[in-house]
Amino acid sequence: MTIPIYQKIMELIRDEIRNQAPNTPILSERELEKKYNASRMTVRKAIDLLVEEGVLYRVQNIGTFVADSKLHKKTDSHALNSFDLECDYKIIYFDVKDENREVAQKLEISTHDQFVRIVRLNLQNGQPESLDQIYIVRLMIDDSVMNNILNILEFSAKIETGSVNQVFVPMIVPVKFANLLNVKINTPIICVQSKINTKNGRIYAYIESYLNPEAKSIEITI
Amino acid sequence: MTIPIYQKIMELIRDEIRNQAPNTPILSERELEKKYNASRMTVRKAIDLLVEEGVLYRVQNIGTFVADSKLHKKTDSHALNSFDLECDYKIIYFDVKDENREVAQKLEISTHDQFVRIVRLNLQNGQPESLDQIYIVRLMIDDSVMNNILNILEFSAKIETGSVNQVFVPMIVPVKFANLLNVKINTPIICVQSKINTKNGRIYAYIESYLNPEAKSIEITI
DNA sequence: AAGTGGTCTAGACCACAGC
DNA sequence: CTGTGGTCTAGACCACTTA
Repeated sequence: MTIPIYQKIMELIRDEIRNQAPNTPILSERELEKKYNASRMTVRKAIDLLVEEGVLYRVQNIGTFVADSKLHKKTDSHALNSFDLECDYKIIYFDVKDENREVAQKLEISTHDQFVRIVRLNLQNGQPESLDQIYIVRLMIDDSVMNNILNILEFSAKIETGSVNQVFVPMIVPVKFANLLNVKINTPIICVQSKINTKNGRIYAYIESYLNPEAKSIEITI
Repeated sequence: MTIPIYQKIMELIRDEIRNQAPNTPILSERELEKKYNASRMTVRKAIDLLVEEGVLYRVQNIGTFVADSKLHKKTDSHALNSFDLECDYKIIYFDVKDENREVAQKLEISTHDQFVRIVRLNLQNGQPESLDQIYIVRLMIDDSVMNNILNILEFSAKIETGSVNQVFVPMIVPVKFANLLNVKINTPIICVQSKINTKNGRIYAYIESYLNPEAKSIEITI
C-alpha cells in the first residue's frame, strides 16, 4: 500500500491551488522539485496528469497556470456509468435469451449464443431519469454470479473495459417506455447506444439508454 | 525542424504493429530501448501516448499488447470540429449584433457587447449534414480579419482552445431549418450546444449545431 | 543573462507473473 | 529466478521569453 510520489504531489498541488485564482502561475517545476524533495521528472508527471485533467495548463517558456474550474475535463455521458451501483434503480425485467438476430449482431455473437437481458429504471430523487436495456454476453459472465441479478451487475462493474463506444440517436420516446419514464407521448428524446468492450476487443455488453430529457442531460467537457 | 525522438518512436511502433494481430505483444520496453537506441523513459513516453490513444494496452508484469483497432479512442462529436475548414459548407447568413440577452448569457458577455453571428450549412457529398448557428464574441476577433467572413473562420480555427463544453439536446427539427437540412417536418433531431473556451476560461464562441440524423450521427469512443 | 517548460539519458529499485 | 511494467533519480541540453 505505497502511493506513488507523483500521486502525492498531485494532491499537494491540488491543495495549493484550491484557493488560487485562475490564470495565476503555480511554482516552477524546479521550485517544486526542491519543495517536495523529488526529481523534476516526478514533478512533471504530477503536473502532466493535472494538465490532462484540465486543472492546470502550461505555456511554453513562461510557466504553468491554474485553469478555470469550468475547464476541468469530464465526461458525464450517461451510459458510461451504466454499471455504477451508487445510483438508485429499479429492475423492471430480467431474463436469459438467445435467437435474437438484432441483439446477436450488436453483441457480435452467434444467434445461438445466449445473452442476459436486464431492463432497469434509473431514479434520481425518486424521479425516473433514464431506462436502460442491458444486454450482456452470457459466456462472459462467471457462473458463480448468475444466481443473482445484483451479483451480475456488481460483476459487470468490475469488468476492465478497454473502451466504450457510444452512438446518440434522436427519437420519439417509445410508447411502452413513456409511462415508466414519466414523459409525455411524442416527446423527443435521446437514446444512447453503448458498446462496452473488454481490452481484447470483445464486446461485453450492449446498452440502450433512453433518457428522460427533463431529468437527465448529456454534457461533455473535452 | 527537429521532431522529438518519442514522436519518431511512436511512428516506428505504429509501423511495426500495422500488420500485427490484436492482442499480440509488442517488444518489451527494454528491447525497444536497445532497438531504437533511446533511453527507457523515452520509449515509455512513446508507448504512454499510444496507450492513451487506445492503440496499445499494457498488462502489468506481462507486457504491452496491440489493441483492437475498433478500440481506438476518438471523439467524433460534431461541433468539436466546427471550425474545421476541410469540410464543404455554405454560409447562409452573417451579421454583427448586440442586445440579445440569451446569446449574451451563453457567451458570458454584457448585453451591450457585440457578437458575430454566422449561420452555416455543412454539406457532405452535397447532402446537408448539419446546420450551425455560430456566435463569436466580437472583442475576441482580431480587427484585421473582420473584413471577411472566411478570415474569421480561419482565425477561429487557430484559436487555442482550453476545452469544449457540449450539451446534447433532443428536439423536433425547427420548422425554419427543416427545408435547409432536407429533413421532414416533425423529425426528432439532436441539437449540440457547444461552448468553445480559451485557456484562460473565457468563452470564445457558442455554437448550436442542428444535426440531420440521416446524414450525421454522433459517435464517441472513450 | 536568467528562468521557463520540453526533451533526453543511464542508471536504479520495486512488485508481481510465470517458469 | 528471470522478465515485465511502474516508479524514481540527478543530472543534462534545447528553444524560447523576458528583463
